[in-house]
Amino acid sequence: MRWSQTYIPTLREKQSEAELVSHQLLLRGGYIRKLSSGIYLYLPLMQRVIHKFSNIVREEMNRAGALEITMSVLCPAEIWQESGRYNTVGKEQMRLTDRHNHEMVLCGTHEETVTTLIRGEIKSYRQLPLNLYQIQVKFRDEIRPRFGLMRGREFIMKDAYSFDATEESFKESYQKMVDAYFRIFNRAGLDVVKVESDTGAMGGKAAHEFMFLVDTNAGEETILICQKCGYSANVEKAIFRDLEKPAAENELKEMETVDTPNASSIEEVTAFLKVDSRKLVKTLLYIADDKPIAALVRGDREVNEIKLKNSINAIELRMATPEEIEQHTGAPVGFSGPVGLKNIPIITDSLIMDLKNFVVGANAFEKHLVNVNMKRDFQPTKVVDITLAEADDGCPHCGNKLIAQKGIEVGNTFMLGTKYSEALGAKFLDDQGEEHPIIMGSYGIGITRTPQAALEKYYDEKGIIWPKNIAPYLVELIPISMDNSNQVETADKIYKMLIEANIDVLYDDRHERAGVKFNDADLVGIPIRITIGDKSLKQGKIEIKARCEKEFSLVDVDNTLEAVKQLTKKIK
RNA sequence: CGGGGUGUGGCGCAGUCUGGCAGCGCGCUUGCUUUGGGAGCAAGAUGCCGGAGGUUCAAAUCCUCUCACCCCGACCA
Repeated sequence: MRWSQTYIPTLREKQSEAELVSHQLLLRGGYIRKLSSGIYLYLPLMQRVIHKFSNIVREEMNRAGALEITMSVLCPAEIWQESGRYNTVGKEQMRLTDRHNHEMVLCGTHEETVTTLIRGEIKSYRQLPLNLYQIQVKFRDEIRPRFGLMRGREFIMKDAYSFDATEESFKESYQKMVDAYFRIFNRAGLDVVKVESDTGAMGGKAAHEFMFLVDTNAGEETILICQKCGYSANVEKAIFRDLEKPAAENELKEMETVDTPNASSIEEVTAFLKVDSRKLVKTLLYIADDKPIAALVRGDREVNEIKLKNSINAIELRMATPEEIEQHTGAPVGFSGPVGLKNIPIITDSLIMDLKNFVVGANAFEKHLVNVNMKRDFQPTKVVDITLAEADDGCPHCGNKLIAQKGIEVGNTFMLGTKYSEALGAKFLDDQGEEHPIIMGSYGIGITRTPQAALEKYYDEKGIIWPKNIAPYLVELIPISMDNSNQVETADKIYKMLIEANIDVLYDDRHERAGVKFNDADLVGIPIRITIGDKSLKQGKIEIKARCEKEFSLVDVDNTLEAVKQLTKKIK
């Protein structure tokens, strides 16, 4: 492609709307433009990147035996009502009515649609297993779109759905997808880690996320990794072994009320009472589906709200306001405690089981209770793990210390079980003639998000450095001067040579000064640059350089193709 | 939804406090010169100052309402 024939509106100056480097680079490099909050237009270069990446995805999905289909973005609301998700997805689902006043939704995911398709088609175990996928637009009316393509309201996703008759068969299907995912991200030049994750609104039994590890603040998720045994999980999900157990005590002391003037925070109370924060129990009031609950965690720990939410099967969970705290406990913030709480479920973290003679708020202003003991002084409604795991906690499997890393979720896999097949009636007959719901899995990859995520890592102060397999073009051809017939003839010749070899070339044929072309080339980030200038052309040579390297090499004009092939092999 | 902020030419911004010809840099157009890392000179074009209403002789500027966008939080396939 000739630069003069395509549309690459690069921008010299920083764009104020973009915070992240990757977002900034896509705007400045002429890859995307914003139409409205969270809605982006893909310009020619971005379109090519999307094609490159989705082709990798398509090839690997096909190789894994999945079948490509396309399902409509628009979908009748009934099937979402049938699955029960209509009431739980929340406001991010775009809803509208058609001219017949029929309720419709724009899909953010397609479990309902694909299950509806399948229930009409699959009747026998002989038709299973089956895996259907599509690469298509999704809509989600995000509360707060941000970070460009990373969290948009409209985006492209590859979503696959597996259908199996037995658990064993499902495990194979799931593993095939996991293997395909590693191949896909590998080919795209991204190192990813697979982590355990919460199932969230998808429901189902278990889930994994594929995380691209980054150092920047774009890492929207924290993951915990054990470098010894390989355990890895999203913090939302991570469990751990407590390496900080306080000293054991046998004797149960008598509970007492003590004054704690000006001491409401954990730090203040521990300092005032001169006790270890691990001997304090924090009582936090939440409102779960409009009802108050108390969550108890050890003083040195934080609540994992996802674990808490899951432990009580709540749909909505939020912290209580200071007014609500006062209303339910009779004391201001900072003095809540489980003793004497009436009609409020007390969800107690399992770490507290090990504690004796601990300190809690007394539900009275500037007062705490010391030497409190579970069962004797209050009854926990439920004892369950609700503590947020942190770096340096012990790995749940081997006890080694966990390390924390930031990651961007680029793919996910869900073990859905029979949640959707039961709700929507997708059943088959087994070889005994018995009817069963189909076992399902669902597998997503962010097609537009992934390339941007890659840019959080692959860039320098000059611009983008695309991994070769998702770059819009492999080679950028730059004649220094378009007024020099020698250079132009050589460039034309090389352009033709590369095209015939099926290599994607961007030929910068603009009548611009060299500096402009070089700067644009660095910004746009094509992996290989070929420069044709008088200096080297005098010796019958051109200059070839990888975007990721500083040095260029001189190559005979006739050897250009070979040099491109060699360099391609060398780079990521 | 709560908190904070910004809307002025295609992009980045000044001007708003203290009302008085709508500006700067980049980009764009034309011409001449230049030509290996974002050229120089000259001449141009481009504004409903986000929108509506109000105050005033006079509003980008003051007041009221409204819309959009950005940041922090809640949310997240």
